[in-house]
Amino acid sequence: MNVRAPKGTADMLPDVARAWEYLTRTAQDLFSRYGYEPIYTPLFENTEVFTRGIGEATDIVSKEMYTFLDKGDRSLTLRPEGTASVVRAALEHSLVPQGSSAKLYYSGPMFRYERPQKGRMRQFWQIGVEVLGVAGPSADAEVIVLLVRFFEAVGIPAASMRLLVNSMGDEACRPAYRERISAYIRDHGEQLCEECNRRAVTNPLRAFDCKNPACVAVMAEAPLLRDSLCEECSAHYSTVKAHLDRLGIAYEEAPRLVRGLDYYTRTVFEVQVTEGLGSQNAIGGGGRYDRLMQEYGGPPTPGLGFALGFERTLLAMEAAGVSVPAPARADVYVARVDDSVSESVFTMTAALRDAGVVAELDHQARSLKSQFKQADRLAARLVVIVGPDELAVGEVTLRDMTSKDESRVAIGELVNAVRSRLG
RNA sequence: GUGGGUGUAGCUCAGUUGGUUAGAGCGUCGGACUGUGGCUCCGAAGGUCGCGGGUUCGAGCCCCGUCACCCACCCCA
Repeated sequence: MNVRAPKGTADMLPDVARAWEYLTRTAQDLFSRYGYEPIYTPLFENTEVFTRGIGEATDIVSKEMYTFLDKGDRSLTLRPEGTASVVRAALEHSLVPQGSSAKLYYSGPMFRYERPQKGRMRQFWQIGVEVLGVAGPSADAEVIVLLVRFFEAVGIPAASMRLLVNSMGDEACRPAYRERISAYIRDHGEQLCEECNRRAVTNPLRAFDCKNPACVAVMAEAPLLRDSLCEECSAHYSTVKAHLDRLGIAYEEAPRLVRGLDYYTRTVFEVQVTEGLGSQNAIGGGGRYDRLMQEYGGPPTPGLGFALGFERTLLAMEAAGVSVPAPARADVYVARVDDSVSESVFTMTAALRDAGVVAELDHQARSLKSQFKQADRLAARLVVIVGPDELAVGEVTLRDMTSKDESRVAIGELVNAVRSRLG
C-alpha cells in the first residue's frame, strides 16, 4: 500500500497544526471585531457554480479543477476558491434581501490541480471574507484594511508587505477598453507569445499577467484601463484610495494588476511579500464582484471580499522570524516510583485534570528518571512524586522544578497545593 | 503540460578511483546516580542504501528504466 499523502497534499503535524489554529483564532477574533459572521459551505459544489462564476476562460476552470461524476451522474467539483460558494449560498438562502447586506467569513481547504511547488499545494487552506449588498467604496476600504490588519496581527512586518490596488472598471467602461486592448494585442501579435495572442480573443486583459519579457515590454506600452474608466468607476476608485490614505494604509497603484478570475469589477487588490515564498509572492488578494450574484440568476447584488492563503502566510511569518506562541503541554507531571502506586497516580492525575490543571503521567512503566526527563520536555513546573513511602502515610512529594524545593503534601490537599503553587 | 535537481537510520547528512559486518550528529530507550530532570559520560535499539532490471568476481557508488519528492515555467492563495 502507498502510505504517502497524495501529491500536493500535506499532513499538518502538531507544530504546523498549532500554527494553523493560531491563524484561525486570530482571524476569528479580528474578523468578528469588524462585524463578520462565520459561514461554512460544502467542500464540493455542482460544477456550474464555478464554471459560471469564475469564468470558463480562466486557468482555474480550464485546467485546475477537480471535477468528477458522483454515483447519480452529477458533475461535482471540489471548490477551487471560496467566493463562488458563499455567493451561491447567499442566493440560495436569501441572505441578502433587497436593501440589506451581509458580512461573512469562511475558512477551509481549497483544491486546484496544479504542479506543486513552494507556496502552492493542490489542497491549500484559505480564510476569506465576503461583503454582500454593499456598493459603497468605504466597504472596499474596510475589506482591504482588514486584510492588512490580519497580516500585521500575525506578526508580518508592514515593511515586508506590499499592497497593490487597481480598478477593473465595470460594464459601462470595461467592454470598450477590452476592445482596445484586444486590438492592441492584434496589432503587436508578432512580438507577443502564442498564449497572449490567444488571449486577444478569450481574455485580453490577462495579457498583462504574462511574464514573458517580450510581452511585458509590449504590454508596458499598452493603454491602461485606469485612463479609460467611466466617471462612476473613477470616482469609486478615488474614494477607496482616499479612505486608505485616511487610515495611513500604504498602497501602490498597480494599473496592470488584473487577477485571474473573471468576476471582478472595479476594485481589485493583492498583498505581496518579498521574503520566504519562492516565486509565489501573493499571500492574499481579492476585489469587488458586483455582477456575480446576477450571473447566478439572483437579484443585482454588489459584493466584494478577499481570500488569504494559510500556507503562504505561514511561510511569510517564518521568513519574518515570527514564532507562534505555544501553550504549556503540562503544568504538573505525576511521577510513579514503582508499579505498586500506579492506581494512585492514575486517580490523582485525573483529579488534577478535573480541577482544570494541565497534568500528565506516564503510561509505559518507564523509569522514574525518564519520567523526569519527560516532565522536563513538557516544561512541567511541578512534579508530583508518588511512592510507596509517601503513600503509606497518605502523602505525596511535590517538587518545584525551577527551585527544586520539595515538600510533602497530604493526598487530600494535592489539588489545592498544586493550584496555589501554580498561581 | 514543460524543464532542472534530489532520493542512504525517526530527522539533518557523510560515504574516498565500485572492494569485507553502511557511518556521524540530533532524537528515542537504558545505565552511570539500586526513588529525582535540564550538563556530562557509557551503551542499545533503529537501515529492503526509493523501486526494478543490467554490467561486474563484487554495486550505496557505474548503465537503463520507473516511482516519489523538491524547485522553476504557466498561473494563483
